[in-house]
Formats: sequence, C-alpha cells, structure tokens
Amino acid sequence: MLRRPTIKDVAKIAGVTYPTVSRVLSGKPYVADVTRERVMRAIEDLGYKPSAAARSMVTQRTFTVAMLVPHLADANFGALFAGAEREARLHGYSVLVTDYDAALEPHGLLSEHRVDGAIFVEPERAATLEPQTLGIPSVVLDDVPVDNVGGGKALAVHLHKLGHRRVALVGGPPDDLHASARLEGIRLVYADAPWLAGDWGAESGCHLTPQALALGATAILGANDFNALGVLRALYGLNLNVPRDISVTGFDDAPLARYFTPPLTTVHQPLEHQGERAVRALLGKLEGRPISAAPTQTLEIVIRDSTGPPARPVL
Amino acid sequence: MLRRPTIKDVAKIAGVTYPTVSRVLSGKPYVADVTRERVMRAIEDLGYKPSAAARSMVTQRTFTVAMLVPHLADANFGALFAGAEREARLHGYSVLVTDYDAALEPHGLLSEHRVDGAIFVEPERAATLEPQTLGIPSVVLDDVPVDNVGGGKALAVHLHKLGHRRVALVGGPPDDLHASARLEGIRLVYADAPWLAGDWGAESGCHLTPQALALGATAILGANDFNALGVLRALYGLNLNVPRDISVTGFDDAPLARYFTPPLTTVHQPLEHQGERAVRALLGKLEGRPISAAPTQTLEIVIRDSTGPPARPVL
DNA sequence: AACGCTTATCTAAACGTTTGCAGAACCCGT
DNA sequence: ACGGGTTCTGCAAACGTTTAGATAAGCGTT
Repeated sequence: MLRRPTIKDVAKIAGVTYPTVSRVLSGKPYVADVTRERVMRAIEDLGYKPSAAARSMVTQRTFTVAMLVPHLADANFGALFAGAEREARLHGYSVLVTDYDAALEPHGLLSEHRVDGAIFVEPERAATLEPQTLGIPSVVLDDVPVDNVGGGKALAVHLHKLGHRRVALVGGPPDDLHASARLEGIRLVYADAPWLAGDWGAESGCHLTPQALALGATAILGANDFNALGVLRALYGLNLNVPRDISVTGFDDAPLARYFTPPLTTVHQPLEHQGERAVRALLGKLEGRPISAAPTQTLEIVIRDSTGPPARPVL
Repeated sequence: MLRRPTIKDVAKIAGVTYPTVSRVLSGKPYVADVTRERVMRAIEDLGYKPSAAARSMVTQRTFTVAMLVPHLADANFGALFAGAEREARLHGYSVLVTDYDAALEPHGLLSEHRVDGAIFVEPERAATLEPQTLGIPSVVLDDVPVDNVGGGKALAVHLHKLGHRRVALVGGPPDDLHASARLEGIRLVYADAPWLAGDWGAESGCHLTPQALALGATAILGANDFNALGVLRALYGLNLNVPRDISVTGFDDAPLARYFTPPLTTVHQPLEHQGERAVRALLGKLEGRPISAAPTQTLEIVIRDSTGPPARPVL
C-alpha cells in the first residue's frame, strides 16, 4: 500500500506548486479559473484528502469541539447533541462526544489540544476544573440557563388545580442544582413539599415511592422522567392505578415519556435548542466575540394522562 | 496570552535538547535517570501538554477510533460505548462518537484522517461504503455476530409453553437483518407468525398494535424494547391488561425495560461485550494482526411480568 | 516606451513532533 | 595507554500543511 497522496502530489500532476493547491483548497482569492479547475481535477483523480493534523499544526486550530457527558452510558442527550451538531456544522466546526474520564485521560481529547473547546453537559466535574487547568475554553451547559424553577412551579400549579393538597418530589441527587431548582418551584405552591432525593435513575424513583406514599402524598413528582418511570413501576407493583389513585409527573419530556403507561405529564426541555446555544456560546469564546448573557429560557408543561384529581377518601 | 509551551521550551529549562524530551515523553530507553527527572520537572513546571497534531503528523497515526451511529439522537448505545471505550483505552486508543452524517462531512472525522479506524454501529450506510472509498479500516458491529435467531426462538418457546397459539412480531424496519433474524427464530416455533414491520421506535409499536390484535395474536413480540413499549402503550389505551389479556415481549433488554409497566420480558443483549469485541477486531485490522472470526454469541432470555398464559376465551 | 496596478504564481519559513545517525563519554578487558 | 563495547545525548531531516513576502506577467496610463 502506497503513501497517501499529499498536496504536493496534487500539485505535480496539476502542474503547479503546492501552495497553489493550498489556495484552491481553502478557497483563497487570486487563483486563475483554469488553474483552479486543473487542481480540482487532480484532487479528484488522486482521491486526495487533506490531513487534519498538518492543517492544525500550522493553524493551531482543530475546528472541533468536545461535548463531555459524565457517563456515556446514561445518554439521554440525543436531542442535545443533534442541536449542538447542527449549530457547529453551520460554523464549520465538528462535535465529538466522549465522557469525562476518557477526555481527561493523559492521552485524552482535552490533554492534547485535540479540540478547540469543550462543552460540559453536567456541571459535576466542570466546577472542579478551573479553566487554566483545562487549558482550553469551555462552557457548561448551565451557562445556557433554563427556568427549572418555573417548570417545577407549573407542575405544582397544575396539580394544585386538580385538587392535590400534598405532593412529594422524588429522585435527583440531593445536591444537584437542577433538582433543587425544581423543588424550589414546587415549594412556591406547596411550601412544605418533601424531597426524597436519590439519583437520576429509574431505580431511585422506584424504591423511594413507598416513602412518598407514607408521607401522604396524592401526587408524586419525579425529578426527571426516568425517576417518574420508576415511580410508575413501583405503583404498578403496589397495585395502585395512575392517575386514579395517585398522580405522577416527570421532568424533561424524554422522547419515550409519551409512551409510558400511562403517558407522562411532564415539562418539556428544549434540549436541541440548548445544544445550539451551548455551541454558540463556546464558539463565541473561541473567536473572542463578546458573549451576550443568554436570557433564561422558559419551560412548557406537557399534560398527558398520568395526572388527575386525587382519589376521594372513601367515605 | 502567550504561546503554549512546546517540547523546546521544556528542553531549554531542563538544559537538554528537544529530542531528549521527546525520548522521555515516549518512554524510550537510553535516557539517564537524572535527565529524565529534570525533564519531568520541567514538564510539570511549565504545564506542558504534547500536541497531538504534531505527533500524528510524523507518526501518521492518531490512536483514535470513531464509533459511528446512524443518528446520535436515538442513542441506546450506552453500554456498547462503555465496552468499546474500556477496551480501546486498554490499548492506548481513544474512542469518539458521532453520527454518520457528521463523520462523512467534507471536514468530518473520516474525510480528514482524523481517526485511524471506524466502527459502524448499524450496517445501514456502511454497506454502501467500500473500504477504499472510506480510506481507513473499519468494522461493522455485525462482524461480531450475535444469535438473533436463537433469541427470537427462545422468546417463542417461552410463549408457546405458556400456551399461546398465535403471536405477531411488531416493529423493526422491513429489510433489517436483525429484525429478520429475530423473525426467523420466532418462525421456528410459530411457522406462520406475521410480521408487521415499521421502524425501531415506540411509535411504530404503538400504531401497529391494533393490526396485530386483529390478526388474532394473544402475544405481541416487539422487534426491540422500544417497539414493545409502544405496544404496551397502545394496549393501555385499549384498556387491555398485560399480561392477563395479552402478553408482550421486547428484545435487547434496554436498561429501562425492567421499569416498564409491566416489567418487560425480553432478550438480553450483551452490548458492552459487543463493544469490546468490535474494538478488538478493529485494532486487529489496524495493527495487521490476523483477525480470528468471532464465534456467534448466544443470547439469554429475561423473563419478567409482561408475559403470562393467554386469556381463556370467555365461554 | 517607461510606469504603476492588479492578478497570478512561486519561494521559503514555520508549526511541534519523532527518529535514524553520528558523536561523546564512560567502563571494560587487554 | 588502547581499541571496543555500552549508554547517553545532540544534530538534522522529515511529516503535510499555511502564509507572508517576493517575483512575474498583463494592461491601461502618461
């Protein structure tokens, strides 16, 4: 197998010197049309592909940004990525996804200048990484604020109107900002609503449900949709009907939430949009543009079948 | 902001020439202990980080492989990635995830020699990309064969033992190999089982359910867990109880499947293991090692609450 | 017919590494 | 004291680009 063709090979068969090829490739002005065409043909004929390494060697840019998630395994970030990807591509950048551990490895993305910047999807680790330690610009997804408080409140208002007098928040890590904000919103309506914290998984919602019931809640709010799924599962096990006996809500409006049994009342998170905005913020930093503080994004409630009036106490 | 430190800066303050630094960095022999230490200290002091671009410029390697999924959005590949990542790291490689479109872009990963090889998670596009077009070694996840037929059969056997006489497969793209293999397994038991094809999403399972019922099925097999979730949703809407009125099964054992209502009987897919094996196969190709054909992996059925004896026709 | 302008191309340096080869210093047996 | 290993370090070329600056050619003015 022979060496891959380089810009010089192209130059030779096009009958020009290699910087000219470079000019053609990067669409610089001052190239005669006929030359450009000859070069293009040569590129085509040889199947030439530029070398990103060589390019970024001299430009000191990779035109790539990393999107870092805590654990790739719990990847509910699909739409988020889609938005980020689209926005990035629009500006000539590409996006890579990895998890924190892999990226921070000695040979990882972040340690070797392989990306121009990074987006941390969960603040978790980012907070502990001061920018100078990191060596590259970064944004945290939360730099694009969403109104978790408002979302929590909307859910609470909905339940209150239905007649619920006692509700509980279930799931979400105890020190998590998102979860806390959601709780805050709920407490705007139910001042003393208890919070049974856990993590973001279904398991958490599942095993905390009995406690929520013991506290007399007639509606259980999952801190996110997966927590809610766990709650649904637990109630099914307890032979309780949703929403007749108990109402349940989620948060995020995961694509699957509308297919839960019953379809879940939740708060829609515009993930795609957030992805876009995170990329815009990062590219802004990269190109030294002034970054205008993003306005807080309001969240819409989605009412499905998992909420209803509380069960009348049997007289 | 000053220039990032290079190997030369390190050399200068360590009082050696830069190739020596290079030797230290790559752990080459023939470096005096005291020199090595001085260099290490200099690296530390300067916060020097090697430049991946420069390195791969000369080595012609990036020590990175790409994992390509059709659409990042439907990312149920969590465990798969985790396995791949671990195996890759073990061999000094890192793994990046993107989707086909992004990777094949003019400036994408694959077009610019930014990765040494690629893993295609779904054969879909891979088939249309001959290796020479691609320019880099690649493997398709299916090169690591799993026994879809056996899995389908196991499910069918389970249902048959329970007493079901008529079942239907719902979901999965009509020309998909996995889906077809699963059907094949099912037909080993139910020779004339109908297949209502669609795609891999919940929606597909949802809207095909009425047809399955019309065909007289007492058990509906989702082509994957998401299809099954859709089926569950549709049955809920029809006021049918699972498993009392109808049995439902999935395929893949997604992490969430145990939390469905009711918890889903399905076939466990050892995704993590598959990820590992795909990486091993790819690295084998990369390093010119002979690749031993992987033995087909058998799949285990997981019985939960969504299957039971068929409803007796009301006499 | 010499002059400046614009347009097109070339020359050469630079980017930060790795690596083959050539010295230099040292230790060993003679 | 001397050749012959070792062990360490320096020198220089190479990897494939981009880009600033120099040069050349064409053309309309004077």
